[in-house]
Amino acid sequence: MVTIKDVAEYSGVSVATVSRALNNSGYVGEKSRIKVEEAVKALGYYPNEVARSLYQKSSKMIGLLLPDISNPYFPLLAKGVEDYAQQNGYMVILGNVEDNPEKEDMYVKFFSQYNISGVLSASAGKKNNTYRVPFILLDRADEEEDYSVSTDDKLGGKLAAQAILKAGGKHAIVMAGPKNVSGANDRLSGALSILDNGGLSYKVMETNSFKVEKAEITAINLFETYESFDSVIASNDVYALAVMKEAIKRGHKIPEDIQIIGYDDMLFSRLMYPGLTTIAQPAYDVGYQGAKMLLDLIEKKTVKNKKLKLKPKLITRNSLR
Amino acid sequence: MVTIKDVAEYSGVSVATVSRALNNSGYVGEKSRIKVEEAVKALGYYPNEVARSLYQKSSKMIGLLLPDISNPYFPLLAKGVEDYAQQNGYMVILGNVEDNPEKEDMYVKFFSQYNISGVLSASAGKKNNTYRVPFILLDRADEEEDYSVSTDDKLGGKLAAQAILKAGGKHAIVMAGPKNVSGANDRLSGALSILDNGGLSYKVMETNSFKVEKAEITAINLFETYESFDSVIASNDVYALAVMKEAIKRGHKIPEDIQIIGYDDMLFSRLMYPGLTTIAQPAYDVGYQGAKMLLDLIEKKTVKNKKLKLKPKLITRNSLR
DNA sequence: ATAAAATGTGTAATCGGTTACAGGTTTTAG
DNA sequence: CTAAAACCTGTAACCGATTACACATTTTAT
Repeated sequence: MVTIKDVAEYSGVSVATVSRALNNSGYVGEKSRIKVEEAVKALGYYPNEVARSLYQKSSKMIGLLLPDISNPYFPLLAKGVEDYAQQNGYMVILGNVEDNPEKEDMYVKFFSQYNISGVLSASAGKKNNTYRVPFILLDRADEEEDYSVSTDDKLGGKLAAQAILKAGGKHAIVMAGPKNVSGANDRLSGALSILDNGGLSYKVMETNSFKVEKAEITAINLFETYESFDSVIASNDVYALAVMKEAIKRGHKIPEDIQIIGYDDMLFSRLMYPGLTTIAQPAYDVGYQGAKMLLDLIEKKTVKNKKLKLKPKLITRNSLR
Repeated sequence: MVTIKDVAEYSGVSVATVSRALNNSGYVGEKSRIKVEEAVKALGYYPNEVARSLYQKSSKMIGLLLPDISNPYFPLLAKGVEDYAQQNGYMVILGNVEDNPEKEDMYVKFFSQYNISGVLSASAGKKNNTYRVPFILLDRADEEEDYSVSTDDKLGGKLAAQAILKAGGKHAIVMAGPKNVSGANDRLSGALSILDNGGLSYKVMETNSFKVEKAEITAINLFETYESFDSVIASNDVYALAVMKEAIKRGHKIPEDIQIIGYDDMLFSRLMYPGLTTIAQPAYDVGYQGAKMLLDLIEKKTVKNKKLKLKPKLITRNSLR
């Protein structure tokens, strides 16, 4: 491993001068600068970030806490984070916390042990404050003082309900989604605010998870506990898909007998038949903008808008009449 | 931040003794050990890994290079990696390299700057040797001397072909997958080895990507360039899905008119209708076993079996006759 | 011409750990 | 009883960077 000391020796100056030359800090004479540049090139030197980090008490690493990577929404978000981070010389450390507060605590501790300089959290757990570092919530905007990037879920809920209404639904089932996820509540209240004035009857179905493993059971439950309905507003696309499958299996036609709208716009939503009409969440943008806000906080230490809300969008395909 | 020095002062011993007590290295008297433990508890001390890493020239971090997180196969693999790493006190750093050698080089350099102690790579790029650290290939086993964990793709190809044969296909289209991905070649040769003795005619369709963006165009291409076929062996489930959609759109019935078999077993493959018959890749296990092999290499510096091949499995659903 | 300001550079302290080494004490063995 | 072995502990060097500070030299201003 070639160190700054090697560069100093090769170029005949002190390590301090090398450091200054490399970081454009302090005064460095023209001759020295050139000798250092030559030495760097000749030796193939690049600085050890661990040493730098030890002194600076920060690093070019950010943490990303996700509730469940296998939920297809999150990889997209992660990609947004990764892209922005990578473009700006940061690395991202992945933490899959699975709604497990212990895992989350463990990661936050890990992060502090490695001088991670900021964290992005899409997990639903209580915000862990023990490690004081820029912290941004993704897809969640619980408290006043928090920085966050999220989707305007209330609007998303409205959009879904309006689409159902416009397509002439009579009896709708609205899946509530997990109550501990604020976005799910917003969607529900958004949807209900439209439905209440829409002249159709509806029932709210409680579901306590976004987990993909539960999708099929939930779909079966739906058909077994409710009888006559012609429209369903699903918690997300995975659940919508499960409902569609169960519906077709039971001999209902989509969208003629039952129309379904999803939420998320996963890649497979457009690849299935019939194509799923859904509310597109800007997953990639949430990640990208979140990373941007975080790096702004870390580097410039100031951000104009603490709470960024991105707009969801209705994607019309063929699962509505 | 509480440092080892604080612990030393609080407990009235030297930092060397504290370090020895914490790491169970060298001799430490019973009284000292107890005093140190008390101090650690009282002060809430935990060691700074950056400092440790600087001296040790290694860290408890591993890098994971992925070609495309938005391809649903990889999050599952990543989850396997993350689970094993996390259970063993390691963190994983994510690198989405997108078949871009420059990005890959950048990450490898990043990794070395942070004393990452090993890397797992599922990227198709040439193996980057510049940073000498345990390196494991996932889903790829190019050269003799490499460590790797992969799926027995040849077997997977055979399984797919056998299933098609058994279901009575007459004219099959086999998607080749990208030629630079060794697994894709293995699948193809496996499938062809069965098909060649199966008494059915087939054509190989060249496709140059696994990227999800290309799926729909590829499906359309398929129907426009080939005329009479009744079976397709798709590159993966995403492509299978795109083909199914296009088939249904064009009025073909599945599996009656056209039967399709996929590869991967993504979560949505079982949620669609008709359920997609496919070859399940042990994505999670590849990640999990890869992480295990890597940590074994890092810690014990020895691994019995350099090349681990996991078995794919036929998942029978309803897209074959 | 001279004081002040700006520039250039090296030495050494620092970040928070680990560990070689030296010196002292206790235990064990013969 | 005494030498050797085992045990305990602290001082200081080290890992590879950054930067405060001191000192010298050059430039600028008056």
